[in-house]
Amino acid sequence: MTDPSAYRRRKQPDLVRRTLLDCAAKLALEHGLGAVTVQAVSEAAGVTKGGLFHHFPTKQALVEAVVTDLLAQVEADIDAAIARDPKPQGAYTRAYVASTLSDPLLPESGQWAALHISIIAEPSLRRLVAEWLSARVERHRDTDSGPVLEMVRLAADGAWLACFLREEGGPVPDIPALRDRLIAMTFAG
Amino acid sequence: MTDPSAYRRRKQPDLVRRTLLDCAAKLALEHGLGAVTVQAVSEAAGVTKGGLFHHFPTKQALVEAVVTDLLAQVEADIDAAIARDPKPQGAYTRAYVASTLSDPLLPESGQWAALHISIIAEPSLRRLVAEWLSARVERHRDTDSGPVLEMVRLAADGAWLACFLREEGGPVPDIPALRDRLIAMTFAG
DNA sequence: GGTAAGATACCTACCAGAAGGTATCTTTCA
DNA sequence: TGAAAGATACCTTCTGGTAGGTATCTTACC
Repeated sequence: MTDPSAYRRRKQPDLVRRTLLDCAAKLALEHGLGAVTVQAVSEAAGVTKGGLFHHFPTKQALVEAVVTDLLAQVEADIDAAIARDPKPQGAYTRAYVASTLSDPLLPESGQWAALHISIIAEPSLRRLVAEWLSARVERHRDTDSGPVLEMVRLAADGAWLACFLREEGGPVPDIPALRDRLIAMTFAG
Repeated sequence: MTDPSAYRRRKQPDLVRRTLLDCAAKLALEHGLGAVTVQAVSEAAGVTKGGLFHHFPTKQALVEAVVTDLLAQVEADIDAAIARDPKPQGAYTRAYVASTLSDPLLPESGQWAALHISIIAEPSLRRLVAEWLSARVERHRDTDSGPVLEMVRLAADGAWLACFLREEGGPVPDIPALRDRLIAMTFAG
């Protein structure tokens, strides 16, 4: 948008870049991926289209950056949880469940879920997530394979999905209870 | 799509309408919801934009018709399964699991899943699905409530989601085995 | 049964706006 | 001073949508 005084404000490229990513995510989250246009994102970030294109060569690059950024956050979250876990066996699965069904995620968890859904709805982005996921599973194959652990992670996905769908009316499943039960199962297997 | 001879071909409104719905679904399924433009849909259906707008007053109407059509198919599938089930207790849950994880759905189940995902990714369409789902749950509350049955349906959702994400590389979970286990659980509860 | 009248189905041609993207200009920072 | 940060203006393409045409189908009446 036209802001003649924008020249004069302090240049904070990193912050602008972050803001662009956040705004893109927020738009996708609140109004669907279709609402993520170059115009809307740059406008929401208080920058012009030209500014956006300085940071991201193309729109695809922007949205891929959003995805990889999101995955990196989740990855860090999971790794931290694994590091805190004294028992290596099933640690990844526990971390995965906790991350997927975590409290900070949950209050507006539908929100984050919506973003994830938007992402995997797009074939091009789906690959990114699928590859990340399979890489993670492969990496923790020694400690986190077997039918029980796999089923636990699977149920976590389902719960996450359900909880997001139920967001507009309908009974929300008892996530904390389910989470505890799932984590308990990782010790039995 | 300029086809001067198109005037002369037989008029088959119902078939054209169906074709439009199918093509829209196929486009969403293969290239994401973003690929569903009135141009692309009408072209794929061998009709002009004007022809499409004769059947559907707006694009939104078209895509909502796709959704309700899809839900109607699933509903018929589930109802048929319930009718075949001798035991009323948990019949809906069994039908739901079977439908979600059914073989005819499974070979390219990623396909159908992708369509569902595309649908619930769009906030406006999500409501349709959520309402349908909660109406169904409410309708079978007498025979299909309780934590076990709910968890079973939840796990089915998760399996469906997982199996769809794993489609491009990565180990596909053993769906038939899981399905049998889930259905067995509906009798225990 | 034939035919005129009207509805239905579908096409052609267009539009206003928004999409992503580029080229080029200032301004700020190191 | 030179490179990075960001603004402005513009282009092309495609978007959903409309107006008005022309066929085909259906019904009513004789």
